[in-house]
Amino acid sequence: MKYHHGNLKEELISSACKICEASGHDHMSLRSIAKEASVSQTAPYRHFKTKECLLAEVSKRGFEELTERLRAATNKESKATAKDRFLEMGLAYLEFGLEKRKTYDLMHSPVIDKVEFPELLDTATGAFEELVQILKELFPGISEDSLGKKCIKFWAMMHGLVGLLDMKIEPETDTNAGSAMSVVKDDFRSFLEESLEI
Amino acid sequence: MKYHHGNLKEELISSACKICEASGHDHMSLRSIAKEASVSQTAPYRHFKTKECLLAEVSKRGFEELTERLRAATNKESKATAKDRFLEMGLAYLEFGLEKRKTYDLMHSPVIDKVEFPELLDTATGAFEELVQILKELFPGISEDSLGKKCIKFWAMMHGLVGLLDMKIEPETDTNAGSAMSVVKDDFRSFLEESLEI
DNA sequence: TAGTAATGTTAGCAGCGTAAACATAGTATA
DNA sequence: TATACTATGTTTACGCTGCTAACATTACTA
Repeated sequence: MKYHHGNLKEELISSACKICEASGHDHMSLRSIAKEASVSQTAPYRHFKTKECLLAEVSKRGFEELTERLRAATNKESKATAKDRFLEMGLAYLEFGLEKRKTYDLMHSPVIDKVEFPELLDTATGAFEELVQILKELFPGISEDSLGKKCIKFWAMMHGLVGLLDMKIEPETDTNAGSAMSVVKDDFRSFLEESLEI
Repeated sequence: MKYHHGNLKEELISSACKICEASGHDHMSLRSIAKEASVSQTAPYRHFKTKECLLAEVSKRGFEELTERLRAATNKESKATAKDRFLEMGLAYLEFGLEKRKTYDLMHSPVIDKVEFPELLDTATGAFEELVQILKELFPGISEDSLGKKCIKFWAMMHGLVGLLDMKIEPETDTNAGSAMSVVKDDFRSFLEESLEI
């Protein structure tokens, strides 16, 4: 084995991503990440000033993947209508959040202060941009003010839904019919469609 | 100083709440909580099986306060219309989330598995119940199905908003007018009103 | 080829959650 | 009232953590 690894930084990040999605970010230790990359406990410090810096990178990768998925869902090449592509985007967001739940948690965790990581902030904002674009298409000529509000409304909806769907909190209705939450989960498309009154 | 404290359990919880809101739940150590209560490092173990159990209690207190605030906002004694009381509830939720941001984070953090704490789950669900009630008032005769969906929609909105308002992520619109997020924050009432199309 | 920067290792610190063993106080029972 | 038991505190110690300092090896550059 070579003394110098050659590509340790990248390998540490991908090891971290792996461990994050497997165990959740609060069970990630720098030591376990180093071990995963078959390197000494302190080797990461040659590439990341603190653990938080490495986590920020993992978070950034998460936002990159999310952005990519949203972009793919709203792809203009598609023959689908703007409305359909918008719904696809909502679905893609939800799927990402539920599929990569633990990474999603890290991405929105307060342990990483985005102000300290401008690149991360940019990437996160970039994901938002996909929403902005499709909304502009859906509502041509919309004012900037309304656009901003609509963005926030939809983003909050999606973000909130991911959180709620995975939590056990849900409304208790009188009937004992299947939980409202599972209804939403199973037929998210129609839920989104009617909720957002497009 | 007495050897036996007398009311240590309660004092540990309130110390924990204090430290949580001051430093955030990932900077809370059992040792610092014990110190705050002027007691040895391991004393908490006479009252809480693990650190997580103590955090669960802090979380529960948070949901209790939230429920109380929501209840106060939608108080039927008030002369206000159902719609107004509903808006007040939204505002109260948002205020709680932003005011007690770090406690709010703990309440929604995956570090506490609500399944392991049935009482916590009940309390959290109880907060939801306030929303259910006001929605029933607002939409008399609404079907259970629609009610459930509406609940989720509004709850997700609020939950998502709290998360977004405190994050730095927000949509980038073309103009450089004040950020959409701050508009929402400053005039949340009208935002909620028009967004939810009541 | 020599000097320096980059990147790895080893050793060690203080802080963490937690368990075990022990000490003291409060309570129930004889 | 004396005694046993239980509840609740302390002390000590273990292994894990993030991180620093000192040192070793390799790669680059003049």
